[in-house]
Parts: sequence; structure tokens; C-alpha cells
Amino acid sequence: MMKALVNKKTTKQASETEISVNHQKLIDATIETIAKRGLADTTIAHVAKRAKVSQGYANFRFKSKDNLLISSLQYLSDEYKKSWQKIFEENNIDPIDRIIRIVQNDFSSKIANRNKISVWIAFYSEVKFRPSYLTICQRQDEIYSQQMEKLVNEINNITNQKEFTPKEVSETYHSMVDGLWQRILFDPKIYTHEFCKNLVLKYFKSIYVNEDRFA
Amino acid sequence: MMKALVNKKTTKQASETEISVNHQKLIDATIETIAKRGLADTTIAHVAKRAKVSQGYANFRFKSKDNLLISSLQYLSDEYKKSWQKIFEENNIDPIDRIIRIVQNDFSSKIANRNKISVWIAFYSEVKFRPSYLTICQRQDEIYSQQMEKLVNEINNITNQKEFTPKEVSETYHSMVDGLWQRILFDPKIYTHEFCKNLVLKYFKSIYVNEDRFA
DNA sequence: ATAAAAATTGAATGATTATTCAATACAAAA
DNA sequence: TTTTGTATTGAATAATCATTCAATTTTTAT
Repeated sequence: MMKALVNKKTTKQASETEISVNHQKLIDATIETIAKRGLADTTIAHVAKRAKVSQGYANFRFKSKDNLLISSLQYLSDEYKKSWQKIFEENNIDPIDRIIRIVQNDFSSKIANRNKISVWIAFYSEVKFRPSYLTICQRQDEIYSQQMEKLVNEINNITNQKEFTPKEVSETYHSMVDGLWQRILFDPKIYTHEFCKNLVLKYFKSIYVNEDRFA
Repeated sequence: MMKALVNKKTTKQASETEISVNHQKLIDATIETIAKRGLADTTIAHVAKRAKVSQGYANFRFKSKDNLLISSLQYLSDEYKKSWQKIFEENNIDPIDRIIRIVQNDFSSKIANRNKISVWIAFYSEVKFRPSYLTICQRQDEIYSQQMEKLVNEINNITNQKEFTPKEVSETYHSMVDGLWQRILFDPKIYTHEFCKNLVLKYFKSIYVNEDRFA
């Protein structure tokens, strides 16, 4: 009725931006709704209300609920990827400092908060039944692992560590992160960001015995 | 119509057993249905069909779908608990052998198969919104952790390992298991039971450097 | 300012599903 | 066998929800 006035721009380009604004509003609302109510209780009506558009529009805009969910997972995945991609690419920084930054990122409040984690796990839980969810998650994992192994390899060389392969260290770290994220959901009082970070740093300490930065 | 004849016994006690047979049939069918179709797609109708009882009966027997789901999670939790409880209690066995058995159990095909894991994760994903799910999962975790720390403490004493506390080792192991279970869902080709077991044994090797049984 | 096009609404539709319950089948007791 | 109580059925109910679409509002072009 008048709502639309608020954000509208006048040029054609602005109008195209406008399209993405609604697009993004709906994706944000989807993620928030899943975080607040769970995937099972996330309806188009709830999402539309939160995004402040009509129910019909939400469906029209994304063609289907399924498509909206997939787009939201993709967004979440991209957001996470951007956060670590940046760190892996900082070649001027010492590898050990770089891996510590990766750990800090993985347990930052932007990434490892209960809302985001509950959304991740909601999608994980459907991975076996929705090939499109699986594809998005797998693609993410693959690149992360690849970069992680490269980084661990550098550290192995620097520290002259030969007992544990880059793949082993990378897989262990990765599974620890997934496991700890899950536990943050269960009991965020115990599994604080500090607790989790210290735990994985201790793991690195067990591998790179002489490296004090992991202590 | 005649179905019921098949399993019926004649004495009163047998009749009570009969009650549990249907009870268990429904719980099994629930777990199988979640594994096959996902929690979101699990309806009373599907479960009833798989258990070979009428839809009305399934609901009547458990009072509500919610109650059926909770009972199924409880069953899954008890089953898992029995499998590790036994091992923790084998005090005559060397602690290191005992922890290796724990690892073997956690990645046995009875425990760590894709069906069971997908059911676990389905429930995990709702933990934030269903206090009863959370309670069941937390109670399980608490006892497991407690026993694990006790066991690690023994091993620390035997090996004279002082750098890593029982709590740290236990938490690291536990999070690795959760993380690896998740990854088995993603890619069971890569994350075979052997792969997972070797990975956690390698972790123990990093802690207990001189102990060859972890190699 | 007006017309045409595009965006957005909201109410209607049809499908799905948990739950209820009267009717039936069955078992136990007499 | 007959009666009584319990177990089980299956069809009806009511609620929820994704999806559709004709009508309306807003934007753009003339």
C-alpha cells in the first residue's frame, strides 16, 4: 500500500538493486526464522512476515519454498567461505599466525553463534535427502580442506614435523570444528568460544610440540 | 482383521509382552522412517505402515507423534549407551586397550552407519527447539564424558603424560567423533570406519607419544 | 499527465497430516 | 457358548501450509 515507497529509488539501475534488496531481505528472514523456530517450523508465511512482504510475493520471488531454502544455504555458505578465503590468501603472514587466524575465525561470534550453527545443522540433517544441500556443503568443504592442507603442509615444513600428514591434521581439525559447533548448540555455557579455541590450539600444540604460539 | 493373530500369545503375561512388541515395532519403524525419508518427511502414516499397524493405533499407542519421536530418541540413546557402558566397565582390561575398544565401538558399523547417524543429526538439529530432545542428548553426553575422563586419567597416570588434562583429551575425542559422524553422512566413500578410527588413533598417538598401540 | 509494464498483494485452493473416535475384532472370563 | 473388556481399525475432522492468481499498487516510458 505505501510500504514500498520507503526504499524505492527512481532510476532503472536502482530498481534492479531494489530487486536484490527484497531477495536479500527474504534470505535473511529465512535464516533468522530457521534460527528462531527450526527448519521444521519454518513456513513461507513466517518468513514473509519477518521480511515484511506478502506471503504470495515470497513464493513468487523464489518460485518455491525449496528454492528459497537452497538460496539461503548458498548464502550462508558463501558468507562463511568469504571469511576464511581471505585468511588463507594472506601469503605475507606467517603460516602459524595464519592458522591461528583460521581458528579465531571458526570460533568468532560472527561465525560460531548459536543461531548460525542451528541453521547449519538444520541443513546438514537433510543432506541425505536433498542432493542440492549436499552439493553446496560438499563444495565448501572441499575447497576449505584443500587450502587447509596446503597451509598445514607449509607449517610441517617450517617445523620439520613429519609424523602427521597435512591431510591428517586438516581432517582432525575440521572434524573438531564440526563437533564443537554441535556442542555449542547443546551447552553454550560450557562450550564458549574461548574454550573451543583453546581446545583446538592444544591439539595443534600436541602436533607442533615446540611451537609456543599454540600454547 | 486377522493380522493380530500372528503374534498373539494366550496368557495374560504374554499379552503384556505383546504390548511391548507393538511399542518396539513402532519405535523401530520410526527410526527406519527417519533414516529413509528424513525427520521432516516422517509422518505417522509412514511409520504405521512400516510397523504394520493402523495409523490410528500408532497415535493412540504413543498419545502423540511428538511422544513417539521422543521415545525413539530415548531408545537410540539407550542403545548407544549400553554399547559403551559395557566397555568402560571392563576394569580388568588395560586402560589403553579399553580406550581402543571405545574407538572401535564408536566407529563400528552397528553404531556409526549412515542410517543411525542421519537419525541422530535429525534430532540434534531440533535440540534448540525441543527441550526434551536436549535433555536426552545432554544426559547421555554427561555420563560418557565423565567415564571418558576417568579412563583418560588412568592412561595419563600410566604413561606419565602431564601436558594434556583428561578433560581436554576427552573433549577433543568427543568432538572429533561428532564431527566425523557428520562427515560420514556427507561422504561415506572417503570417511570409512577405518579412516575415522585411524584418525582418532593418530590423535591419541600425538598425546601418548611412546605408546605403540595407537600407531 | 497518461498509458503501459512491472511489482506486490491477499484471499482462495488443494494437498497433506496429526488427531479423534465410533465401529469392529479379538481375548479372557464365565 | 456367551459376555465382557481390551486392542485395533479406518474413515472423518480440523488444522496447517505451499502455491496460485486475479486484482491492486507502484514504477517507467511517452
